[in-house]
Amino acid sequence: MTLPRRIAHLDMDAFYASVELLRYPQLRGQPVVIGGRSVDAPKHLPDGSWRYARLRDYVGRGVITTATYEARALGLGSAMGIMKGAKLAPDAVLLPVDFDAYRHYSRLFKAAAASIAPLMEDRGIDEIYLDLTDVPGETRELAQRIKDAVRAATGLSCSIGVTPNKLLAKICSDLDKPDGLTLLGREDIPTRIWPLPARKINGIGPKADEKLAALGIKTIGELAAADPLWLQEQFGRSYGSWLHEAAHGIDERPIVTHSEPKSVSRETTFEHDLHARQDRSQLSEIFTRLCVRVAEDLMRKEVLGKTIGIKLRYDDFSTITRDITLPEATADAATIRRAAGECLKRVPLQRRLRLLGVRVGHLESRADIESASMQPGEQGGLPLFE
DNA sequence: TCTGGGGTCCTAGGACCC
DNA sequence: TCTGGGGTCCTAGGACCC
Repeated sequence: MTLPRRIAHLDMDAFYASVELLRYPQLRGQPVVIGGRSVDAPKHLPDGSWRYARLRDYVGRGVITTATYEARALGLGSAMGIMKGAKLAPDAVLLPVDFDAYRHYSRLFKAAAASIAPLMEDRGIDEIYLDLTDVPGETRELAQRIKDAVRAATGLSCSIGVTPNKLLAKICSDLDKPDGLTLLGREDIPTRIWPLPARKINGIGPKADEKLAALGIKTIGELAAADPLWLQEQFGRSYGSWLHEAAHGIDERPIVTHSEPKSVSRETTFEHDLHARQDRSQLSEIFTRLCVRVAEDLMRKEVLGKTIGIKLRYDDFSTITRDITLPEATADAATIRRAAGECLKRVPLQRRLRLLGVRVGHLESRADIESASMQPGEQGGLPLFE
């Protein structure tokens, strides 16, 4: 009999907004949202006061990426259109997105956590899993030490859940936000997990949740009580059996400490819908720019890809993709542009477009390709003899 | 004038090969 | 005179996540 694992999920609290509040501490306690495009940064006026962009000033298609807890209390939340948010809270402060700053703080908090629990899985800019199983120390003290280390390194708070697996840890880190610390064992599942909405399970999204609701299942407990074979009939074998296991808190996935990128993409939503014929030159320029940016990303990541794809979103929000696989992997902007252009020929262009995207997949690392194409004995890099 | 941008994984059909 | 049976690759779409 092996001891249960101790898996932590650490989630930074209102991450982008909290980083901005480090810069503009005078905004603490106010409803603030981050998002939009071409939003003015706060201006320090000669009289010493500050001028901020407000939601009501915004014009365009931007969405809120993060809202402070004060803004959430007014109904604002991430992924909400800013124009819609402005109707709820016209006076809320709107700050522009600064990814470089968030990446900086992301590195800081991850390094702080990893200094205590080196078995870490990256889950994006503001989340990680940690395997605490073999880290010495009592669980609550350990989790508190990690929280303290994150705060010391960044000035930011986070919420942590520690449980026997990733699925439960992810649910638990959300139970006591912000600045939460939640421990939970298998024996707590009926009392603390089953009353929660099914949607709290990572992997049950809007569609599955809606279907479950239509089937009379709203909570994780109701899902746990459902007949697993019936779930498989409703949702398919794979997803159905996963739903059953998830509802019972079963999840054996390991912490994955390293992963290779699978695809790189760039896309843009236009300020106004564009038409393939009337706005041809503008579209062509945007298209080329996207290819160049993807190529730059590939170079920076030192990878090449052989599947080139495009993505179009029409004015009715319907989305289509086309892709083509080349005989050789590439990171060359012109090659990508040509292949993407071929894809574009296979797409209907009657409707107006609101989004255009370019993607490169089936990535291989440049080092692998170079060593594979080298002759035996060759060293790679600079030639040994000129 | 609702609805961003960057990802992963899964499914499913058809081509093609042995 | 129907239509085996894998296996893999390619393509398209969709759900989901941060």
